[in-house]
Amino acid sequence: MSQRTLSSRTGLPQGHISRIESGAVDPRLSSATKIARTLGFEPMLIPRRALPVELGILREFDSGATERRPSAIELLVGDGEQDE
Amino acid sequence: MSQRTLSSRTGLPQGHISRIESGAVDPRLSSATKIARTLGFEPMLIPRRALPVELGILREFDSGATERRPSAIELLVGDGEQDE
DNA sequence: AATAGTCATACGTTATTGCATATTGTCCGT
DNA sequence: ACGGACAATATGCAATAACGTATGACTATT
Repeated sequence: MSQRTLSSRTGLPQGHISRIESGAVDPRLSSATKIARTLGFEPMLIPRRALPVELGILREFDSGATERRPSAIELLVGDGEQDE
Repeated sequence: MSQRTLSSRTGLPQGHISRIESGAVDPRLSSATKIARTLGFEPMLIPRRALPVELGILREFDSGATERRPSAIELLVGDGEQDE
């Protein structure tokens, strides 16, 4: 996605997005959140204890990014084949 | 945890933490991250598609906070407790 | 009452933010 | 291949807000 369309969808000026992407600034939490949500991500705080399970889930999700959505059980058990 | 101990552990001044807690400021991403990590949370960007599964996981984790750590499969299949 | 511990606020500094503009990059037609 | 037009990204500068330091208010404990 171009910086300009990202700009119009977030409301943040394009120049600012440029500086954020290049790492030239430490953006405010609200700016980072707007960008993340626009790009299809939800910022969350994960309890450290939940991190191992968490990483497993996410790994499954981006490996099968373009495929059909796997069921919850598939995500952890893995090898099973089932559709919806 | 007191604002002072949180201050010494994050490196952020206590007064600033006060302002953040009261919502008087929109903190920078680095400040928010420091505080989250110090409190035992890891900030993550969750793909929107993964959100339903995600919320299920987290619900299990804070309901069973003081108990033993449940296995990954228990988290989803568990005691048959899953709806929305 | 004095002390120690807590959180809140005022003020100066420094950084992000917003706006305008410049620079770079890409795709065409000639 | 060259130049023009248009899209995309980067930069300069002023304004605004977060940040850092110091200090004050409030409560509880001795």
